[in-house]
Amino acid sequence: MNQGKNKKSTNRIRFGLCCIFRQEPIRFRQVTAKTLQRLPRSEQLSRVSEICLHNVQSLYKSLQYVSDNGIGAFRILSPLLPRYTHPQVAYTLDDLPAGELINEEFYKIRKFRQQYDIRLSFHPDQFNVLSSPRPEVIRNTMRELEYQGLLADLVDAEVINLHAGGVYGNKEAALGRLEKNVVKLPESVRSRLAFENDDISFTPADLLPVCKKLKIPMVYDVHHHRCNPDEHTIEEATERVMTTWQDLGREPYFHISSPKNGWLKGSPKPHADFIEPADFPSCWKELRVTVDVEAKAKELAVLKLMEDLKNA
DNA sequence: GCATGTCAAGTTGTG
DNA sequence: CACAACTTGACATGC
Repeated sequence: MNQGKNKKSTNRIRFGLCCIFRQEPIRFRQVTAKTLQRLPRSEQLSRVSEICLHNVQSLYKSLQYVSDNGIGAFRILSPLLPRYTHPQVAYTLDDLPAGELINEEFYKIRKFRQQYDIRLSFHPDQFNVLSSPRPEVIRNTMRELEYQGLLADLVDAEVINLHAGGVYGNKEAALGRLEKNVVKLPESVRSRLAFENDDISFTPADLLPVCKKLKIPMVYDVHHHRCNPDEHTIEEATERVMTTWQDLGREPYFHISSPKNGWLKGSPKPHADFIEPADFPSCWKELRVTVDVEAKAKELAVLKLMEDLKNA
């Protein structure tokens, strides 16, 4: 690897891979609650145990892959420990036959992450909604986020990134409920929490005041900002979002993606296989930031974008 | 083997 | 009103 003089504009950017691989033979497994519920408890646990062990081994391989390929961040898919919080089949690592092996693998992951300085994040699924007026939604969200906080402790992840949720006809009221619920989160979650602008409801201009007030950094998704714009230009949003991280002594976090069908034909929201280099904001090129690449071709898209920007 | 329907969970906009 | 979209299809079933 050429680490020195020839790398020009993008050598300060840490690129991130999201969740899974397209070509590299690293896979994560799943199991549904319905399947598990048909089994007696002991078989449930041995089934889940096998899958969890497989998944943490795959996570370790993922970190090896990214560090071998000059990728500096990895987003971990939420169901790493499948159905961990499901009311009917929930379990703890101590319940699993391979619990000890799984814990050893987590230890290896933490060490590897620290040694190679890989930034790890989580992006909990869309049903985690801190702004909901429905108590049961908040309860489920709290339970799921607690699990994400545990996972983050186990792998030494830095960021748990959430959207602000629904509007319910009143943005201010929704953000008010969100603020109230943030305070109730356990420290493992609160200390890692970030809010990301989304493509239908909450823009950077909506979230920045809340983030400033709560001292929670903001993840800036420029694709969402283009789909759901506000009064800020990309340059302004970039600048203001950066301060939410820098005020906390942390590295800013951005997302990039390209529209599957281009900007003109149909909805621009679905993600393309690769990133169109023109979609990469030129004002990002000299920054020391993390940019997660949200593209269907996964690791191939990250490597291609890194190459395209180097040659730009 | 391979095609197809299913899977815990929320909210919004489109056709 | 059904369905897609969202950070991500994988798995179970039936032919």
